[in-house]
Amino acid sequence: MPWSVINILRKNPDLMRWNMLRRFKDPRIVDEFVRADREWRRIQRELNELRHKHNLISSEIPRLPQDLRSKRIKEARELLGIIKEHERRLKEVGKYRDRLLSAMPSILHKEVPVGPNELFNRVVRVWGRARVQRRHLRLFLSETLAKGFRMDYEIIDYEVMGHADVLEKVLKLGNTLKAGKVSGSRFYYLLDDIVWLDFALLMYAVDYLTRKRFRLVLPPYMLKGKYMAAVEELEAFKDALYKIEDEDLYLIATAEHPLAAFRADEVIPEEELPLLYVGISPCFRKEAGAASRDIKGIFRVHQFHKVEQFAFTLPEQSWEIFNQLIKNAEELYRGLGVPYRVVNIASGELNLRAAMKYDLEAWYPAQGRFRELVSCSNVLDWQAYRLNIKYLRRKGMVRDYIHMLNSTAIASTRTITALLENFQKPDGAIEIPKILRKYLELFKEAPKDYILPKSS
RNA sequence: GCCGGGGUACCCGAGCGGUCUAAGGGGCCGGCCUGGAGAGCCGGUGCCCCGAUAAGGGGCGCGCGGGUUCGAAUCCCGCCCCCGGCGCCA
Repeated sequence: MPWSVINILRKNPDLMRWNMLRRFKDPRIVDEFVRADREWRRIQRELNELRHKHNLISSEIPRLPQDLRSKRIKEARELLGIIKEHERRLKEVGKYRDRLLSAMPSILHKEVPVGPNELFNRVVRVWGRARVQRRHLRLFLSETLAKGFRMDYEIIDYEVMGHADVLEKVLKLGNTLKAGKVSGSRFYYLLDDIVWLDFALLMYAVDYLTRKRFRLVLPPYMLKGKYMAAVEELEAFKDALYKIEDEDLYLIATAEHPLAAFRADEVIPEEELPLLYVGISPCFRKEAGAASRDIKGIFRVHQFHKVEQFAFTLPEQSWEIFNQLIKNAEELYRGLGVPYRVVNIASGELNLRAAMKYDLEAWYPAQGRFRELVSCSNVLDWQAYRLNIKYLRRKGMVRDYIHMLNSTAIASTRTITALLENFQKPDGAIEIPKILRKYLELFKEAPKDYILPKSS
């Protein structure tokens, strides 16, 4: 079976047109594709017929007596000219067809809220007790109660400092100025206790997921262009990815990239599915589209560490695994005690790959906002088609594209910013979540209960 | 990075310009046989196009991409990867 999206485009283009409209994308690309695909198949058919003729003549030649050969060779040579021309056109039309095809999105899940922007995101659930500054109370309620969820909160009467100021001015354990000088904006030096905290968070996530039978993977941090193009959307290349100069290599923006490519060109027997992986890697992002947003601190940076969940599943399993991945992420933040809500991302905000995406957003007491810590997506067979990954159903020897899913477990710097605001004491000290204790106790110099303000 | 050897289908493995329609073996799927299984026998086992999601037909596929030729797994060029040696390096 071809890719499910090709099937739909050929047999039920109206479904894809409707899907485009729901995603606030131009549906005319569907008609454009249908036309190109028809043309491509017509040329393909003619080419096959010509090649068939040519094959017949070629195979006849060695059995012919010398004197008759030159006539047939001449015929074959003439046919070759026509074949070359058809091949050229097939390639040309095929390229156009493929370009249109690669811009086709996954079919949205029926529960995705339809809307052009994040205002249409739907809250799925809330957890924890948020610390809300009095001046943020209305904002907080509009983001919870007004969206149908009663989230526990307490009013606090002292000023909570923003994560960037706590890090650099109170704890004095981060230096983005110096990093800016030597590397540019959105880079950072982290020091001492914050580095231990970074390690501990990663260990915590890896420990939790490997206990759940996810296989631990340390993947390559660079991928060839061909594989990047298979796992990521085109726009991501210019907006998000760093490229190695003079080489066909891209720095990964998440472990999802190499994890997806891990099983490229394989046929995986159904009894091995689902395959669950937990990858740990640095992530490199240009953040070219972000302009001057979140320019302070380590919230949005060019480089950070992340533990990532990744799954290959049978098509009928993928939604069950989707729920499992987001639940795992939630467990991790419940363990830390970070209050959050889970939101179902609106259709207009979704990338092409995802059929549905849930974000986990933590409450930030200083900013008075919920902010994304985790993103969990089911991309169905979108990546599998490009990476050529299939499952094999023994019964009937059926091969078809596998489903692939990804979800953050913990992104270190982002999570640290959430801890800096949520566990900040009036004096600026940061209380370390109890659950991280065992990952800090391994190290004599690591902090155990609090990270304290530096006086000097 | 340099020199040498290599990459054939799910696995092993032959072929090194024209009956290659890629031999042969193993695995897997289906059928026959059986009370059931095994053994045995027969067929199938990648991608694309036509066709009705059929029967059937055709094209492509020997690491990837080009080229030479009427004809390429086989000859030539570029790239990727693996093995051995040298260099460099944590």
